[in-house]
Amino acid sequence: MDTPDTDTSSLPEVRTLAERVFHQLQDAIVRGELPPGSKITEPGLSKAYGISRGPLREAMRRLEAHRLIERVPHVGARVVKLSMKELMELFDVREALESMAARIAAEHMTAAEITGLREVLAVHEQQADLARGEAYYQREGDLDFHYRIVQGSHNRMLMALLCDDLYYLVRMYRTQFSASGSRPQRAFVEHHRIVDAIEAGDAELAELLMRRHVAASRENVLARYAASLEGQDQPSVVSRPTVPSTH
Amino acid sequence: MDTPDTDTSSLPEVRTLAERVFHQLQDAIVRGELPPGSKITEPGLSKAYGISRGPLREAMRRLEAHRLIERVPHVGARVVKLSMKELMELFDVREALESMAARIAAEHMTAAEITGLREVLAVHEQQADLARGEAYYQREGDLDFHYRIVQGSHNRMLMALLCDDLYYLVRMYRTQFSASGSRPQRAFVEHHRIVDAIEAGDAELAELLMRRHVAASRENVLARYAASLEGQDQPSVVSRPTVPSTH
DNA sequence: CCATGAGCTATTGTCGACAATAATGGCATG
DNA sequence: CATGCCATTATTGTCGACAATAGCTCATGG
Repeated sequence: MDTPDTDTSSLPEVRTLAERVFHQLQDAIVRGELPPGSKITEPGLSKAYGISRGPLREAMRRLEAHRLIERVPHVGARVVKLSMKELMELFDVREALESMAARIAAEHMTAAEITGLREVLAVHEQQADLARGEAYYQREGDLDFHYRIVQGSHNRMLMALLCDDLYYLVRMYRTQFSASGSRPQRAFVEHHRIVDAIEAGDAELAELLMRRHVAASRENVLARYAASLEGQDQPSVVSRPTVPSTH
Repeated sequence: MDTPDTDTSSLPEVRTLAERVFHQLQDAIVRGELPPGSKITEPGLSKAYGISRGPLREAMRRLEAHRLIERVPHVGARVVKLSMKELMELFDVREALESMAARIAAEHMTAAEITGLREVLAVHEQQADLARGEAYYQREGDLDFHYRIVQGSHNRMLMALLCDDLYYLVRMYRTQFSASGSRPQRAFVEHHRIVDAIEAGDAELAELLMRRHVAASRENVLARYAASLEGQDQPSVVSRPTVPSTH
């Protein structure tokens, strides 16, 4: 427990310096410590993390592959700054992939996995009752819900795309836009309906419901963004919302 | 024209050694020069390509991110060997993403892009008449068709996922399994129907048709694989097919 | 006063060498 | 003869230094 803030001991694959600094940087970016659009310099990070530039460059390559930073040869790298257009693109991809994941999950998910999914929803709902203003656990619970459905598909390629690549972008967006989106009750119901369909083995329904669920979240974010543009002329960042997020 | 076999001058982003060797290795893997499952050693490739291990490692990192090689820390890397299960997973992901791309393309594609798409189909069909046994141009044409629809979606994230990541896996599979899949006439018709729907701006229809198109290709590959398993007990690689592929 | 060019500086790209880890083969022992 | 241990060896991980490129500063001329 030496560095509780950047603890990566619980994570797998920390057998090398490059892996460790990759996870540290990933976490720093997602949490907003490294602000979006900020320039990243190799000597700077090299000294900050106490490692050489070799492993650091490999970590940066991985961050680039995960679309968390953008690099230009001979110029440098900077943390990505999601525009609303790119965020909508991300929602489109999620809608396509997660609905497919729900369909396959309805066909292949085991009874134990479904039970675990129900438990996640129960904890999720309980915490929503307890702390309506606290968004943190809800967000994690939401991620956990979508996470488990993807894993329930038992499709390694889907899992890699959604869980390893896109979800860090989702989390980054939630930090960047202060977790705009606020329809917890609706989302709760939708989550339950999706699990119902999966438990019944109704693949088509599960797919349809997940598609609508993601699409509704997308429209919700877009509507709030448009409203914030009208209310105040501050297009870049949405003001802090009033209700926690549940996608 | 010094090295016609590994010419990368036509490609973009060859401003650095790591970029160049990345494209060279990517091409070598897709074309089957580096056999699937073969071990890759850094000193070996370093000498073979006449560069140091630094840029080579960065190239290998990118190959790993594109899922063309698999690395184990302190052990080494080897070229991925697609199993039929993983190939089916790849088809699932393509079905989800490409149907979404077709839907968006029907909404956002320009008239010029649609015209270009028709021309691709015309060339494609003509070459199918001329050389029914020659698979090469058809394959490229098929890739081109799907490529252009994805680009027509104007969704940068979809383009990055499909065109930069997954299509190299698709091409690798075609080399690995000797381009099994043989329903050119059917695929031609389906291609035309998809373009019709896009031209009419019917997003839902375009999505549905593309979804069926990819799914049909998937089932076709699977059926041929099952047949090859029955005919001869040689599960790993399918024997050379008789008809060129068109997905 | 502004534009343009040369020189400088900081950052990135590349390289070779050293350290650490894991696979391999031989050897001793039960 | 099989099996477990140990040393060797090859490969990977890491580091510091050098070369090359891009952006910036400042002087100079119109």
